Amino acid sequence: MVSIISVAKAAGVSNKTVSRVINGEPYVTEETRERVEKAIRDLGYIPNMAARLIRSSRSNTFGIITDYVSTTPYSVDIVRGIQDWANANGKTILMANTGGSSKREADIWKMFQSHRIDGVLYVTMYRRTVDPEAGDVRIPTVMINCRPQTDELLPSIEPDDYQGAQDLTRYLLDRGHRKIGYIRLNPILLGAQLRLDAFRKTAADFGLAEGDLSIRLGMEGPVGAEKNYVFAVATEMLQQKDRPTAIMSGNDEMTIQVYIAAMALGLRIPEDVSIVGFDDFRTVSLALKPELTTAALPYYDLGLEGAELLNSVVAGNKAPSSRVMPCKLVERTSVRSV
Amino acid sequence: MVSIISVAKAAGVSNKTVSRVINGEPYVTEETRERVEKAIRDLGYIPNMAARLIRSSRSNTFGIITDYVSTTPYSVDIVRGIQDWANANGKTILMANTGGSSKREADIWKMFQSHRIDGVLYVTMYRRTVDPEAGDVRIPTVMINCRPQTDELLPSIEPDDYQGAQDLTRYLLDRGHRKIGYIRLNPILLGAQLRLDAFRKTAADFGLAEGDLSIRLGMEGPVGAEKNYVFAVATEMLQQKDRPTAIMSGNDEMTIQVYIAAMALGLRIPEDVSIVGFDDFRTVSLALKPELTTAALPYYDLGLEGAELLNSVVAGNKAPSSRVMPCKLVERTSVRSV
DNA sequence: TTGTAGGCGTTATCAT
DNA sequence: ATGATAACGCCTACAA
Repeated sequence: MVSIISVAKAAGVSNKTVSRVINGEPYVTEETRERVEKAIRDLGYIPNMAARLIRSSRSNTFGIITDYVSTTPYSVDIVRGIQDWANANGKTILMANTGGSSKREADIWKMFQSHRIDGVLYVTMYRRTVDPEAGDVRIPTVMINCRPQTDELLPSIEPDDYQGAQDLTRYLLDRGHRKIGYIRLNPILLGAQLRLDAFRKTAADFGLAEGDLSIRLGMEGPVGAEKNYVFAVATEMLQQKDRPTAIMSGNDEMTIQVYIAAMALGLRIPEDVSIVGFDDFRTVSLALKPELTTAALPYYDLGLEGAELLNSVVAGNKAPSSRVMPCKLVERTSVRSV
Repeated sequence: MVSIISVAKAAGVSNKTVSRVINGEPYVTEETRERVEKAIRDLGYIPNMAARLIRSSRSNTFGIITDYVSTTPYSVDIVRGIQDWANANGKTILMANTGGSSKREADIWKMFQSHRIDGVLYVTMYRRTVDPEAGDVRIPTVMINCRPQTDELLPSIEPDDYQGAQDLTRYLLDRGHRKIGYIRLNPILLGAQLRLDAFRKTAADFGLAEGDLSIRLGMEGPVGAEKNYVFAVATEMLQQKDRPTAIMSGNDEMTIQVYIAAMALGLRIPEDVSIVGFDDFRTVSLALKPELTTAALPYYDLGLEGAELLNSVVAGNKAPSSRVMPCKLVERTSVRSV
C-alpha cells in the first residue's frame, strides 16, 4: 500500500509536508503543494484512516444502533438522513442492528468502542421508550425516534405526533366535517396516545361534543403480532345511522382496511366519506385511489437533525436535551368539503 | 484510553502476553491468562481496531454501497441480512449511500479504501443493471439485487423472479383457474420481463391459449414518477363479459388497486375473483382483507448469501460468478379454487 | 511459556 | 516554510 512516505519521496519533500498538504494546513508554498498533489495523484495515494486515528484519537466516525429494521418500512429514511449528513460532513458511519437482543446490543457497544467512534445514534424504527445498554460507558449518544426509559437526560429527537394529528383534525374541521370517526393505533405505540389526545382536544376546542366523535380501537397486542380490528370497526362505524362524514385512522396501513370497508358498503371516497391516515407510507398512500391525505412522519429529518445534534454534543457544545420535528400534512384527494 | 501496555503493567506481564490472551493464542498458562483477563476487566480495556489494522492490514470490514430509492420499502432487509451475517462472523460494516449521484459514489469508494475495507457489497433497492465506479480499484465486490451493465464478471446475487412468477401461476392453475389476468409491472424493472415470461410460459405449457390470458400494462415511466394505469386496467379487465377468475399483478402495491377496483364493482375476493401479488410487502399483503397470497422477495437471504459470498471471494476461494435466490410463495386467503 | 525489539502510517513537537 | 524524530497501540519475529 502506498503510504505518505512514498509520496514524500516522490515529491522530494518530508512526510510532514505531505501531511500538511493532505490536511490543508497552512505554511506550504503553492508550488510545493502542487508538487505533492501531483505525487499523490500519480501514486494513487489514499490516506489510511486507521493510522490517522491511532495518532489523533478522533475517528470521525459515528455509530448507528437500530432495532427492528424492517417492521416499519419507511423508517429507514432516518438512516438515509444520517448518512446524507455524514457524507456532507466527512464522517463515516458504522452500523449495526440489535434485532431486539440485548446481548447483541452489548456486543455492538463494545464493537463501537473498539473502533473508537466519536458518538452513537440510537435509532428505533417506531417511536418508543428504550433502555440503552450504554450503562457505564460515556459515549456521547443521541436518541432518534425514542427516549430513555429512565430519567437520564440523553438528548433525543422525536416526531411531533401531537402536532400532526392536530393538523389533520383541523384540516377536517376546516372542511366542514362535524361527525368524525377515529380508529386508534395500537396503544403500546408511544405515538398512539399523543395522536388521540390531539384529535380529542382539537375537536373539543373547536366546539364538537364527545358524541360527535366515534373513537374505536383498531389494533392491540405486541408489535409484529397485533390483533387487527380495523375492518370490523370501520364497517360498524360506517353502518351507524348517523355515520361520520370523515374517518381518521391511526396510520396509513390501517387506512387500507377503512377504504375496503367503505367500498364494500358501496360508499364512495371522498364523496360519501372522507378519509385521512397518518405516517405517509407511500406504498399505501399513493397506491390507494383516491390518493390519501395524511401526515408524513419526518423520518429523513429526524436522521439529519439527529446527526447534527450528535455532532454538536461531540464537539462539546451543550445541547438542548430534547427536540421534536413537525409532521407535515400531505394533501391529496381523499377528503372533500361538506 | 487504556491500552495493552497498562493491562500488561497491571497484570505484571509483558504486552505480548496480553496480546496472546486477547487473540486466544496458545502458550499461555491458565493462571497467567486469568490474571490478564482480570486486569482487562478491571481496567475496562477494549482493543483498538485501528492499531490492529495498521499492523495486520486486514480490516475485517465490509463496505455496503446502496442506492436507496425509498419506493421499495422492504429492500432494507438486504442490509439486515448482511448485518446479521457480519455480526455472527465478527465483521464490521461500513455503510454509505449514493443517492444516485455518481460523484458521491466515487467519494464513497475512496472513503472505503481509506478504511482499507476487505470487500464491497454493492446493493440496489430494486433489481437492475448498474455500472459501479469501482473502475481502476481492485476491491473484491459482490453485487446484490443487481448485475453489472458491462460484461465484467463480478459475482452477483439476485432474486429468482422467474421462479416466483412460475410458482404463482402454477398455484392458480392448480386451483382450477383457466382465465387469468396479468397486470404488468413497469417494464424498466429488470424483474418485469422475467415475471411476465414466466407467467406466459407456464400458462402455455399447461395448455392455456393466449386468448385465455388478459395481459395489460399497469405502470410505466421512471422509477419514483411512474404513470399508473392499474385501477383503470383492473376495472376494464373485470368488466369483460368473459372476465378472468383470477388476477395476478406485478407487485403487491399494484394489488391494492386491483382490490379496490374489484370491490368498487361489487365483486367479492376471493369468491368472485381471486387475486395474487408479488413481493410480499407486508404493510400491504397483511393489511389487505382477505390477506394476500403472494411471492416473497428473498431480501434477507440476498443479504446473507451476498455477505457469505463476498467473504469467500475475499478469502481467495474462486466463487461462482452469479447466483439466484428463490422467491417463496406465501399462501394466504385471496385465492379460492374454482 | 514468556519477553524484547522493531515497525505499521500517521500526526505532534520542536527545530531549522 | 519545511524537516527530523518521537509517539500512538498493536502485532510479528525472534530471543530467552
